[in-house]
Amino acid sequence: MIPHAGIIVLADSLLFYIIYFLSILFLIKKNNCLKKKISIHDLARELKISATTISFVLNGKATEKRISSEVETKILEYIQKVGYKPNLVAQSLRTGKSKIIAMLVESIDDSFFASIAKVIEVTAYKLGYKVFFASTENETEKAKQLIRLFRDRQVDGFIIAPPPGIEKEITALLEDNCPVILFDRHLPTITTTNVLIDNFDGAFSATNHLFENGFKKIAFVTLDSTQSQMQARLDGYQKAIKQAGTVSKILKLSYNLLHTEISEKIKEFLQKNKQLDAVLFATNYLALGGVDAINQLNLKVPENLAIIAFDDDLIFQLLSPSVTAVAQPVQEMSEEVIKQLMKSLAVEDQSAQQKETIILKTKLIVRKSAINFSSVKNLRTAG
Amino acid sequence: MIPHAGIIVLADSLLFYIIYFLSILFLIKKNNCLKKKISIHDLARELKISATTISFVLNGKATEKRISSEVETKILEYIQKVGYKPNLVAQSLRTGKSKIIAMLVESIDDSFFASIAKVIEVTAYKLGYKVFFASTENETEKAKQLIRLFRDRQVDGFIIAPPPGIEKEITALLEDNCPVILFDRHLPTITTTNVLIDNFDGAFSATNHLFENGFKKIAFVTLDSTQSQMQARLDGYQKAIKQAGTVSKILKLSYNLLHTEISEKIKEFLQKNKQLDAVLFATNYLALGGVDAINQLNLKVPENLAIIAFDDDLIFQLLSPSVTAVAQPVQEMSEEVIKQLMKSLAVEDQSAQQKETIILKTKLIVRKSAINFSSVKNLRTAG
DNA sequence: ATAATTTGTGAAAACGTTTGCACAAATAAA
DNA sequence: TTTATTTGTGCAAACGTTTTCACAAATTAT
Repeated sequence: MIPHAGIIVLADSLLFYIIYFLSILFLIKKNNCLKKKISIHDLARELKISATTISFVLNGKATEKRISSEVETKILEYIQKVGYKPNLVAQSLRTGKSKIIAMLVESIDDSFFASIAKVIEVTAYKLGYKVFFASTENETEKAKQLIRLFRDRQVDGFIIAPPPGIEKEITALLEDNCPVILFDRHLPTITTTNVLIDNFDGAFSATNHLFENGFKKIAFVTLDSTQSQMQARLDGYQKAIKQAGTVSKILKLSYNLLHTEISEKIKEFLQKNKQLDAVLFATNYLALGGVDAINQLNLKVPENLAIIAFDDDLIFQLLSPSVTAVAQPVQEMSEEVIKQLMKSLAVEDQSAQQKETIILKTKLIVRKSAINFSSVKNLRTAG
Repeated sequence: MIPHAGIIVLADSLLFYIIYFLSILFLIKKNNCLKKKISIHDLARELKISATTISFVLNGKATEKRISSEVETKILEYIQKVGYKPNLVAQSLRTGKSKIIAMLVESIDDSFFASIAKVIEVTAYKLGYKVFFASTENETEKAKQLIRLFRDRQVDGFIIAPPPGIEKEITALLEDNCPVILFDRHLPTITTTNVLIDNFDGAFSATNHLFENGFKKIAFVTLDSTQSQMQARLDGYQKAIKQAGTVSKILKLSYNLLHTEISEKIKEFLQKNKQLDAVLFATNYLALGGVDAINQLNLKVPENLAIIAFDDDLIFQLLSPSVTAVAQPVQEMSEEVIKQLMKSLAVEDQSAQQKETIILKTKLIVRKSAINFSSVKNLRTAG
């Protein structure tokens, strides 16, 4: 009896181990987000039709490949029934296309970029694309890494608001025949499709608006940046100043300041320059820093100081007084970007495609912060 | 001479066509974002070492698989030299893992979600993951579609701020052994890891803060929503009201209103209820609508009406007067979410892993909009 | 000396598609 | 009737990995 029992125990525990081992294997296999999904070969087996034919039908090549309509409908109905969806990763591997586009912006936090991103996302989705977003923080190194990363992920194309110094990487992308659309900023040495706004005119008009409303001593608060869009805004301001025959006053802040640092610098600037009666801010967050500074100095807007911001934001409407802003045509811009990208994606050879530069006009949203008070006077110099 | 020339011409044009055809083929092959990258087999050929061995070394299994250290260093050096990077798509196909995690939030525009997203993105990146973001707009149908979409993309896990009615899809994910971390909201019927804040306590404390500052008639403006976090905020408010022995006044707004519609409704509400001397807003954008309404009614904050917002935002600091807000611990929350997700990803069997519910405390950021003025009086009832 | 084990490596299958090519059957042309 | 063409379909290779299994050589045990 005893050896007998021993054998049974052995057999038992062996069975146990086998089951245990198999279940481990099973779990490992299942440890992704898919239940065992049907493949095109499963369909082939069920329908007794080759995977090739099914693939043709799925890719709309039924007529081109002269698949009979009976077979076609049979396939389509079955697919409908079982809810088959092709494995995108396998598709990607085979075709080299990922149906993913990468979008690099300065910061996805920023309302301007967030709005653009949203429009692009929904449009791209309708066209069968997903969009990967990432923030460069305007740092060259980070942008390089991101381009590298997305390339490894086999994205089909790029939408980039380029930080400075990224020319080489973008040229490399174009040479590898990878579509790139630049927007918001211009890189003079790169020839690819560009979607821009007329920054010069935006700043020029805004400055003139201040003159027309009786303000005389207009400062410009901007970033210490050589980027084209910042340069153009500065040029627009200076053109207007020159035309009015008055004198410019410019504060350049370095790039990566925190909100509190920005407002601190602007506060100092305003205290040192009490002759000013208006300020044009080169970006929305500089304007927000300015508002903070103005509040701290207990200045009245626009009686003591008028302000205009570049890039509109919901907050400008809510502040009291509300803030006049140079609005970028977000919707139009987004549509243009995606349109251009799709055009590039459809084309075999990027170098053969002709590159466009699209320049859109800004719109001045007039609010109280820069409005015409008949009795404009600068109470600060008086005080 | 003439037939001779003809043959030459024929040969010429034939060659031309062959070259043309080949170049077309070449371009089609190149029409993704990769120049012809080296594969593991290319390495194998160059090094005269099998792809298997190289793969082992690459995946850190050198010792486990007892690869000799000479071979290992030889491989590593060569890889370094030529800058080889494995094809992630192929890896994904073979392993079923994508190193992508999906994050579904209400709206990526919203500053609360945007901040969380940012922290999660950088943390995930350090851990070798990319994050796909998408906005549900709190619509069940859209969320379902997105889950479906991401599943097709073989994401490894989900981070979701769940809209109502999404229980079934989430259960399905969990059953398929796909890690899901819920945050911001709670779904009572789902047992998975949850990262939440103490909404009840946040609203309770905020309301009490108003009482302590001498305000007596406190209203609550919220969404007409059954979602747990909204319910908890309401409960917190009512508990405080009850405890103070006063009476509650609640405005419930429907979900998808525009900013202007929100402020319009609040304006009506305030006009109908002139006895109120304070309002607690259940979300940041409701508070912004409220600020707009208050501006339009020319009310003084906090003299006529004190306000507190749920969810802090830079704008609350900039508005004048600045707005007191219940701040969510964004950093802490994000870290907890990603920590929990990584824990889940590391585990074979999701159903075996024990699920935690983490509840974090809010912090009341006291600003001017709800501050204690000794001479508090409600000028509106007087007027 | 033979057998068993360890050590280090490679061959080949698999993941799920797409696509070049082959090919049989049906039709048209000779 | 034979040959060429069209029509409809399927085989098998390829995309670039990972991983199971096999196996030869070196070492150790018998």
